[in-house]
Order: sequence, then C-alpha cells, then structure tokens
Amino acid sequence: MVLQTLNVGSKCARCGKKSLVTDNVTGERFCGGCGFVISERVDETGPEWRSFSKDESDDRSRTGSPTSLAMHDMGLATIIGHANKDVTGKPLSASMKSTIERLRTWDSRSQVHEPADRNFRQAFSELDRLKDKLALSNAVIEKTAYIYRKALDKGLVRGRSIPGVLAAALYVACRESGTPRTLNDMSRQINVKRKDISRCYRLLLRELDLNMPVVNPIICTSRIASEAGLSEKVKRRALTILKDANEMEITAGKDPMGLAAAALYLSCVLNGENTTQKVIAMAAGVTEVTIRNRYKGLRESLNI
DNA sequence: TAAGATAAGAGGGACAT
DNA sequence: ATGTCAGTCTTATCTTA
Repeated sequence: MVLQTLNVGSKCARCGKKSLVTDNVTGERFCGGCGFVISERVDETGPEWRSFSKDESDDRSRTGSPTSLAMHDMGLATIIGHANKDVTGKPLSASMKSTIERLRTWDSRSQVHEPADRNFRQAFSELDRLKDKLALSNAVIEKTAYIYRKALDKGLVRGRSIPGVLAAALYVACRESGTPRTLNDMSRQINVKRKDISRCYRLLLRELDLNMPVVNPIICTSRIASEAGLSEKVKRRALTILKDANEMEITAGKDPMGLAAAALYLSCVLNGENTTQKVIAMAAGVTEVTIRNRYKGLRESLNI
C-alpha cells in the first residue's frame, strides 16, 4: 500500500498538521498524520452533460463528485498497491503480507474479473452511448442502472441478451420518470428488436414487482408538437381535446402516442392549420392509419 | 397529392380448458 | 401448459376528392 506523496504541505482541517498527501492511484487526498480524508475524488467543474432543452437542463448540473450507480463499482473503488510496505514505508510482517496478498486477490477479482461485474461494464458502456443518442437525463440513467442491477441480482439477464435487458430497464426508467421515449426509440438505437425489448420489459415488470404509471398522452403531445413544428395554439387545443377524451373514457388501451398524434391533427384541422397526417405520423412514430382511426374516434366521441 | 377505406398479419392479454 | 378470442397496431394496396 504505497502512497506517492504529492501536494505535501497543506494543513489538515482536523489535526492541523501540514501532512496532507495524495494517493496518485485513486486520487484521494488525506492527512498523513491523522488519516482525515479531504476529498475522495477530484471534482470536475462545469456541467457534466450537454442539455437538449431548457426543461432538461435542470437535473443535469453537477452537484458533487460524479459517483454514479452507472459505474460498475458505483465509483467506490479502492486499489491495493503492489509494494509490500505499510504507510510509513516499512516492510510488512510475514503474516500481514499474506493477508494483504489475499485481500489484493479479492480486491481485483471484485473489480473486473467477476462475471457479474463484467456484465455491468458491458451494459453500462452501452448505456453511456444511449444517454447521448436518446437525449436522456442523468436521473433516468441512474434509475436504469439501479433497475439493471436488480435484474442482474435476480438472475434475469441469464440467457437473455445484455442490450435487450438494458433497453428494457431503460424503458422502465423512462416510464417511471415521465420521459416520453418509445420502445421503437430504444430499438432503433440499441439494435435489438422491439419485440425482444418488449418481452424483457414485461419480464422486469413481473419479476421486480414494478407498477408502471400509464403513459400520459399529454406529455407525448409536447414532444410530437415540437418535432412536427406545430404552433403553441394547436398544442393547447390538442391538450383540451385529450382532457375531454380522457373524461369520456375512450383513451384506455390506446397507444398514447397515436392518441396524442390524432388530437394534434384534429386540433390542426379545427384551427385551420395546414398539416398532413404524414408529418404528424412521422413525428409521433405511428402510422397514418393509426392517426386516422384515433382521429375518427375522437371526432365521433366529442361530436366535432 | 392527401386522405380515407379495407384487408391481412403480428404480438400480447384475458380467459377457459 | 395450451388454445381461443377480442382488440390494437402496422403494412400494403386501392379508391376518392
């Protein structure tokens, strides 16, 4: 456990001695006199992730050291060095030496070589890629990591593809946090068939006893409206349409994206705005036929 | 060209066997 | 466990305005 002494000379906040040292392997700064740890990691400054919209920037500013569930060891690694000397530089006794060697073995095993941990590393590097691709917030990523860990603990990943289960966990996290991302979005980015993700998703719901809030079409509306470049006025009208539809209980069991898309289309027609079903269908990720069906249903139910 | 109509097929939930 | 059924969504094709 040899520690290279850098930054010597600063005063310790606890004992007052000028004996602060930095472990250049882990980046920990602590007092050589009393062992007081000053900071475990070197904090970076500035925002950690780029933001994609105003309302997403709020939960992305950095508040501390980046310890994350999405790191294979949750960012808590300690590394046992290779020199058999203690803090003062004296050689270790024979019994202590064997103890340390045993610890070192398990230390390194627990970090990289255990199968579960390799699984994490693979999954989380993929997750990191998806974060950018799908413009996801840090909160969603953390939630995904948490769910994935639980799934792995329960042995749900065995026999299934890592990206598949990961995408399912991500989908759960999005649903829980009200982030409107569809299975198709996931499927496109992670290159796993929608069907497979869907199956893993249902598995997670069953095995982890999750109960998912129903996707709110109202949230979908905003996403589609901005994607299709629709006006604020149209969006508002669509929202009242959805509210009415909800009260008339004709929304149950319908694809929320299709519903939101139809409400937007109806709103465009009512407001005399020129938009095609095709544009909205593209933005919503549903087919024109679905829009037509929902559109028809909305008009009949609301007597428009 | 956009919108509407129709048909075939897929995937999954509810339910009974 | 397995099969059937009703309901939804997608894809494809044709018709209509």
